[in-house]
Amino acid sequence: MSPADRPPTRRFLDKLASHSPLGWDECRAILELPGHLVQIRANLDFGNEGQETDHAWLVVDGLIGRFGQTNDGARQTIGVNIPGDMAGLNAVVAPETGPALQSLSAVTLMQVPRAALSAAARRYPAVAEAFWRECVLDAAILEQWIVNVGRRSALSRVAHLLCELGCRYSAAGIAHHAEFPFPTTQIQIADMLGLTAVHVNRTLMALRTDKLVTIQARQAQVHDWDRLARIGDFDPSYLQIGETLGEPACVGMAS
Amino acid sequence: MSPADRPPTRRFLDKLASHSPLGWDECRAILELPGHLVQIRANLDFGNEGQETDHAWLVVDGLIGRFGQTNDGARQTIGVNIPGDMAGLNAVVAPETGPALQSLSAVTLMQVPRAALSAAARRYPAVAEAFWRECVLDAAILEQWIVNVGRRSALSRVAHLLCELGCRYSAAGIAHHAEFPFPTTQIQIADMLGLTAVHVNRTLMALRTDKLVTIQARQAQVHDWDRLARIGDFDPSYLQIGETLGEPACVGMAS
DNA sequence: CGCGACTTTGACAGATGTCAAGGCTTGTGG
DNA sequence: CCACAAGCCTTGACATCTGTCAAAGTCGCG
Repeated sequence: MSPADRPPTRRFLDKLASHSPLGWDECRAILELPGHLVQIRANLDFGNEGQETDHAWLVVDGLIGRFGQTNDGARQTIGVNIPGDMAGLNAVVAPETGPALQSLSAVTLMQVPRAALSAAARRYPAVAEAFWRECVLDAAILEQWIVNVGRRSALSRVAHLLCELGCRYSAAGIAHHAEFPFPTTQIQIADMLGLTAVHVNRTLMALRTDKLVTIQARQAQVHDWDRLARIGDFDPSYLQIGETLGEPACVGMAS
Repeated sequence: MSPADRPPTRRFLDKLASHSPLGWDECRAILELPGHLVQIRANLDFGNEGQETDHAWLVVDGLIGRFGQTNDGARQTIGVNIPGDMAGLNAVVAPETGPALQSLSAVTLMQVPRAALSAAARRYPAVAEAFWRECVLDAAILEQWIVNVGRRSALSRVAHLLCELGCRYSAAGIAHHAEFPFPTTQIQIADMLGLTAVHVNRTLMALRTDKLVTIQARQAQVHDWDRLARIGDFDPSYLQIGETLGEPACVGMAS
């Protein structure tokens, strides 16, 4: 299975197919979504906030964050996208809504024209529904993010974030949830959780001392998932993974 | 214009039509959405979280909140719905996603069967797109909510919340943004902002002392909007109101 | 008129932020 | 391959915001 056999859109298709019924033609339409690849180094802002956006960003490799800012410059990360996620899919129906984006690691992205996504949705109602559902599932993550930032202690917040990422990587088939990519700066973690980098450092250290999690070489290693989940007050049901939908039409589709 | 001339669905239609192009038939389909009215007294939980939901909740009168909870019982309100909002619209494509709801004042709601919304969306692609867009616009509010809870001081949070509600009431044609319904307990405000009731009390008092806002008789009176917006770091663009779309097909539609 | 819920207030506690400095990693260029 | 620089992590002392607990006042509803 060389890269040539797995177009960048493949992971995105798999994700859609995991929650939405798609026929052969619909799968094809998604697989053949056009767009050109871009590489961006770590810790760079892109995807100009506020402006009309004419494309969405499919994460091919690496990790990006969506964020908002207060007028005094404080940054709040609003969510995170792993490979297979299409950041800015919502802009298909609301172009003014294009998010502010930030590379958290070095990433490679595919810029998918809004027009192409829009055309696919218009042509195949099942694709439109899959996109809509994808947006709704993202919103469910946003909701839990609010709970996390609004009502949990620093320790709990960090634990919850790690659990969420572990589950999402595992659902995407990228890594096991006991050890997954975490190429993230403590400053960036602070921005995700509404904390300070200094305090994140202390919290991470407590987690390490307790033999719960080690972060090393851009990977998170979870040594005691159950306890971490308890500390993070983590209930994965909001991620809606593991809903069985039968064999999707796209399994084993070439190219 | 007696109540008989304005079905409960009217406000919802107006909202959709303000951001999505809808023809005569589509408007009709929305206006004639079925559902029965329920009245709920203030401060009651309903819309059982987690379970499969088979209907959405159209707010006809009053104010409701959607919330999440941590396992130690702390509540975090995730967003708020005013008349014309359809809480749980997202459940049309993700039934497992039904939100936990709470009446913030005495409310009257219309329970709209998921099947009816689904049927309308399936029949008219423009309706599906309008629903999708509505969900995306809600998500934009969620994102700002995260920024508010994650990165602003208590004073700023309260100010931002008031500005958001003022703008939303005004956009819905329900009230002027200088004086609008705010039938909300300080405990409930605390749950919205990730604060404590005691601290909300002190903050509200500071706002009153500064002659910025008075809350009285379940109404918020904003005495100095500009200064409030500055304190709340409020930029209304995320609400996407005032986008002109031309004269919608539904103006003056009877029934 | 009285009860219950909500608001207001004060004293105090605790979690998290701020500031500052030093050590470590990592990537880059010679 | 080494040396340097920049950014990142770690740590300590201290400040501050917000939370906690408790009690009294007020309002609205039955």
